[in-house]
Amino acid sequence: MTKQKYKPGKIRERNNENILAAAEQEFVLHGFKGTSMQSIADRAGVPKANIHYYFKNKANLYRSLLESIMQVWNEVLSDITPDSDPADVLSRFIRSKMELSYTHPNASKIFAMEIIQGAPHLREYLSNNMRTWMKERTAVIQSWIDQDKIRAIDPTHLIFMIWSTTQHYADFETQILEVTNKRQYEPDDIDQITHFLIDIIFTRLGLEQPQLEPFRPQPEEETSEPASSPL
Amino acid sequence: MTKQKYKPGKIRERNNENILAAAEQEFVLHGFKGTSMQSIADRAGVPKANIHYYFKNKANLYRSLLESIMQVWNEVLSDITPDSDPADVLSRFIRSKMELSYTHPNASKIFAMEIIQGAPHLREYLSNNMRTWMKERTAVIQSWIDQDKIRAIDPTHLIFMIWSTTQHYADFETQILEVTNKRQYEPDDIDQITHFLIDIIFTRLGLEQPQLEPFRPQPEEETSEPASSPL
DNA sequence: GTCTATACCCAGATAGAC
DNA sequence: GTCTATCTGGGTATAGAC
Repeated sequence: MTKQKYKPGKIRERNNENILAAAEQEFVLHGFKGTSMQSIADRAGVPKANIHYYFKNKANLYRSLLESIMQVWNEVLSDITPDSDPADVLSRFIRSKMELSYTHPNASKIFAMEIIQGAPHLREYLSNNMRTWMKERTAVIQSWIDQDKIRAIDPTHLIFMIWSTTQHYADFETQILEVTNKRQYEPDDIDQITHFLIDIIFTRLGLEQPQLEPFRPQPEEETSEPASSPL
Repeated sequence: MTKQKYKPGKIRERNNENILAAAEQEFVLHGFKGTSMQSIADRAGVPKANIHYYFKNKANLYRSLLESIMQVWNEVLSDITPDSDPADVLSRFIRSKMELSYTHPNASKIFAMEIIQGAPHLREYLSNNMRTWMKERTAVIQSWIDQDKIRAIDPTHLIFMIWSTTQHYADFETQILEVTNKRQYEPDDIDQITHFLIDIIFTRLGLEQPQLEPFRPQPEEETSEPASSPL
C-alpha cells in the first residue's frame, strides 16, 4: 500500500521513454512507412491504443524521435571560434562524432534514412537551421586559414569529410563488422579509428597529432537514461 | 502491319527495365517494406499483376535490383595489383566512386538503406563475397607499404574512408544541396570533390597529386540504357 | 489513464477471363 | 502474355467500456 514517491507524470514519462526506445528500434529496421504501430507497441509492451493516446499518430511519434536526435546533433562543434586552437577543436569534433557513432548508432541510422529518402519530415528544419550552422562553422575555419593556423582547404568539404567518415561506422556497421570479421565494436576500435582520421586530416592541415585520452564509455547507469535512449 | 524487327523477348526486356527503373525510384523514397507494388506499377505504367508475372513477388523484384547494383559495385578497384602504381589506381578508384555517386545516386541510396537496416536481403552476399574482396585489396595496399611506395597506413580504414566520403555525396545529397544552397550537382562539383579527396589522402600517403581529365558525363543516349538504369 | 473491439482502408498475391 | 476482379491479411486510427 505504500504509495510510490513518483512525482506526478513520472509514469507517463517512463511510458514515453519506453515507446520512443521501441520506436527507434523498429524505425531503424523497417523505415518510417514500413514500421507498424503494432510492432512498436509489442516491443514497448503497451497496448497499441496507448501509443496513439501518447503521441496522437505515427508521424508525430517519428518527429519526436527526430527532434531528440537533432538536439544531440547540435551539441557537437558548438564551441568553435576564430580564436580557438584548431587542433583542439577539430580533434574533439572528430572524437565526439566517433563516440556518438558508438553510443548512438540507431540515432545516426534513422537520421541517415530520413536524409536518403529526401528528408520528407526534416526538410523545413534543414533549410531553416542547417545552412546557417554551416555558414558559421566554415567562416571560422576560413578565418583559421587566413590566420595561417592551418593550411588552406575547402572548409565545407572538410566538414562533409568528417561527417561522412565518422557516421559511416554507425550507418554501415553491418557491412563493416562483416568485412572486418568482428561481432561488435570495442572502445579500442573507436580510439583507433579516431586516431586514423585525425592523422590523415591533420597531416593535410599541417597540424601536430594531439595526445588524446582513450575513450572509455561510462558503465550503463540503471535508469539515468533508457538503454537505447533516443540519441 | 509491318511487323517490328524486335528480336524475341525484346518487349519483355523493355518491360523488365521499366519496372526495375520504377522500382528503384519507389524503393529509394519509401524503403523495401514501405513500397507498394501498386505504386511501382503506376510509375511503370503497367498493371500490378504484370509485375507479379515478371518478378513473382516483391522480394524477388527487390533482389533483382540489388543484384544489378552489386554488379556495378564490383567493377571498381578490380585492377589492383602489387605492381600497380598506387597513385594511378587510387586516383581512379576515388574518381570512379565519385562518378558513380553522380550518375547512379539511387543505386547508392538503396544499397545504403539495405545496409543500414541490417542487410536482411544481402547478408549472405556480404559474408560470401565482401570479406575476400576486402582481404585481396588490403593485401595489395599492404604490399605497397612494404615496397615503400606509400607511407604506412591502415589499408582497411583507408578503403572505408574512400567508400564513406564518396558515397556520402550520393546518399546525403538532400542535406548537401540544402546546406550548400544548390539545386543539383554539376560535373564541375564532381571534379572539385574528387580533387579535394585525392589531395587529402595523397598528402598523407606521400604521393604526388596526379593530373586528371575533367569529368564530362556522356550525353544521355536514347535507349542504350534506361534513364534511371539500375546503377 | 488504460485497453478491447472495431471501422475502414490498402497491402501482396492470385484466379481466371481475355 | 495481359489485365480485371477478388481473396486474405494487416495497416492506422478511434469509440467506448472499464
